[in-house]
Amino acid sequence: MRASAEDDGQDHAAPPSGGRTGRRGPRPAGSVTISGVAAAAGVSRATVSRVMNGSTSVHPELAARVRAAAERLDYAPSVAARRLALGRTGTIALVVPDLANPLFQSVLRGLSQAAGKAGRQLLVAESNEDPEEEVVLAIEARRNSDGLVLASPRAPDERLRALSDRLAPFVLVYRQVPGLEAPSLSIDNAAAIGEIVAHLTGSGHRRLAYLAGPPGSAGNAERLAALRAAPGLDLTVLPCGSMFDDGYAAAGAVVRSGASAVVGFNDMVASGVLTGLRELEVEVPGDVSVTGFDDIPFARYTTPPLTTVSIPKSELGAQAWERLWALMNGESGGYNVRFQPRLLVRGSTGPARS
Amino acid sequence: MRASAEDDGQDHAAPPSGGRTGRRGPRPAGSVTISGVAAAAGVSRATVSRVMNGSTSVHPELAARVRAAAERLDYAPSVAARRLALGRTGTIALVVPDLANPLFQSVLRGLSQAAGKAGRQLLVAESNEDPEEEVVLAIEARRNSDGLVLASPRAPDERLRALSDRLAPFVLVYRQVPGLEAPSLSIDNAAAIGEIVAHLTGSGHRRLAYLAGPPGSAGNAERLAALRAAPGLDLTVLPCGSMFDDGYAAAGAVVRSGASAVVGFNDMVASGVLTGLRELEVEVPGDVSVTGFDDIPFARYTTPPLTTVSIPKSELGAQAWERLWALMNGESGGYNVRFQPRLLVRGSTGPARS
DNA sequence: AGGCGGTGAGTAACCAGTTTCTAACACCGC
DNA sequence: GCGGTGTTAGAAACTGGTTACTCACCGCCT
Repeated sequence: MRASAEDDGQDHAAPPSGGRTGRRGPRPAGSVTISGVAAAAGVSRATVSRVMNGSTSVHPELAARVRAAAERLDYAPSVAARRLALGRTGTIALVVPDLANPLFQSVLRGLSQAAGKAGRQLLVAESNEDPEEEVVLAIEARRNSDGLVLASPRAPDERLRALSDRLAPFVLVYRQVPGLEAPSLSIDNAAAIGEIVAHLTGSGHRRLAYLAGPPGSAGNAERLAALRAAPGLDLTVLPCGSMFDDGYAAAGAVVRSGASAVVGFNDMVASGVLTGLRELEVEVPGDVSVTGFDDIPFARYTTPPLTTVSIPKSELGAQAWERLWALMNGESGGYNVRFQPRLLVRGSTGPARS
Repeated sequence: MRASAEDDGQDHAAPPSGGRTGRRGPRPAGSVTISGVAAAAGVSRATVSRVMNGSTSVHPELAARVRAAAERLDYAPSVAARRLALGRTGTIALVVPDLANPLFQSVLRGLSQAAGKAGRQLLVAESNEDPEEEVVLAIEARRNSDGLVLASPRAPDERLRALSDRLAPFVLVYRQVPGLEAPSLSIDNAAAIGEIVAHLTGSGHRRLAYLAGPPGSAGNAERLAALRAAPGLDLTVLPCGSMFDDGYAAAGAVVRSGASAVVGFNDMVASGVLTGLRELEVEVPGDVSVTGFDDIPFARYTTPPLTTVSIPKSELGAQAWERLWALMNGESGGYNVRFQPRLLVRGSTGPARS
């Protein structure tokens, strides 16, 4: 599959060669410490520290001398030492179930931008959809940072409540847990489904098929509940998943269900089913209408372009930062915010046949 | 756009309320330190440290007592203190130009998986395509980690060479810099273009249009050079970009160029142009053939499915970890590896008309 | 002239671990 | 009974910063 041309150095199991820069303790090479600068400038370590942190109570001339010395020696303060002394890391953490999911990618982006702008580093961890792992990772990530943004659609409410003080300050996204004091940013799934259903029934659709998301997903549960609650619908629920291939594989089941409209758990399964249906020579939206969820960038480039609900994904990341920042400053950070999705009618839905 | 229902607590500019847990220095709440455990177990800090790190030279019974005390007090060693004492962070960093790009997302994923498996944290930074920013971020990220994976398609060779010792150990991805001792993982763009051209000319295409990627991108330059080097081609280069919309917008220019086949810089512009062409009622592949690059997950779900070259994207992340790990252990890490892409012929290419 | 307030810089005590060095003790052979 | 050896565990010295406290010095006011 891949030919590695010039590659060579492969796994010298253990290279006990003596060339390891003198194995004596933790030495980040010959980097200068604050003491070095202090000595070079002929002042105390305290003064160097003050200068480096822009304290005003240092004589300008002395400050200049210190800065010159620091410059000359190419001094950069040890991050580790600062962390220890200050008790903060300058880092925030994001834990998500799956980095392949465009939803979480958007949050990652929004957060990365916002945190970057504020000069904070971002730690990212991925749990592979394992709720237990998620919680463990969250704790671990939190210990390496000053605050946490947690997307954990699967972990039980109870568990999150129990761990909440170990995780604080933190913000929950795509999820809301009753009785948790952490702010949460979530999507109003019921409202979104309401809009989709209104749109479809308005075009005469009664028999709907729902391509269900992963079992255990909080978002899926809410969407399903909202569909079930909608009156006058003949609903078939088809187990599906969250990826392209899941949707693609469900095309046959959709046809067999006899539904005139398909509500996809998300845009990916909707795109998948679009392709699957075309291969079965089912016309969209002529024979069957299809809707998605999320409005991923790709949704407008499917054939036909996907009718879906748009959620402010990267806004979520930016907002998460906002809240977290407030929390880290001892402010309130607000409580629960539900974002209202917006229906985007594109080419994949049309009037019901007959 | 979004109505925040239950939100309230908004920007109390400064909350000098007295409830801040006693403002006296860096206090991570009332967490126990190693001294607390030592006292509780009636041993010295050194012994607790030894037990926590699994040193064998502690009497089993004593070790058990220490562990019990640690357990009871819910002790977790301070990450910051360990970092300082050990001189390593347990973290690796990834710097990419753009987290919205599927290519970098895949690397992120592969790296995240591999690093996670090895119990390492992952720091992520994004430069927004600004080469100078990229370099600064890389240095900053590196100072907070033990090693770096750098995707920097734009930064000048010279600059990277100059900074190389400040960044080491590090691995370069999607990029190769002559005279740099860091291992690099890159794509054999020339070979990939070769396969695409062979496929297209084999179907009778002579007049090609290339949808060029962002100017300054190393990958784009290589692909363009390879196209120019191919004999017997009538090539039109159309400035385009790297996103869906760029491709979509280029559809008109493609038609005007009179080309019978379009080579897209990547799958996104190819998908975009696919949609654009359909709207102009140009048949693909009947009138025009289209090829992409990268094989993003979406490529098989376009209409028609996109002919493209597949590159082992997440393999790149995993490999990057492998190399970096070797480097961090003082081993060689290998030199340059060029991955050979594989042509995937799908529905978007066909015989040239006439 | 003496007392006083304010300022700038140094001393030393932190932060919370790890690790070297050393002392105490048990066990062994002579 | 004594010296040699090996194992444990503690004391103390690190890691590299920050900062509370202290003190010397200066000008000002009475």
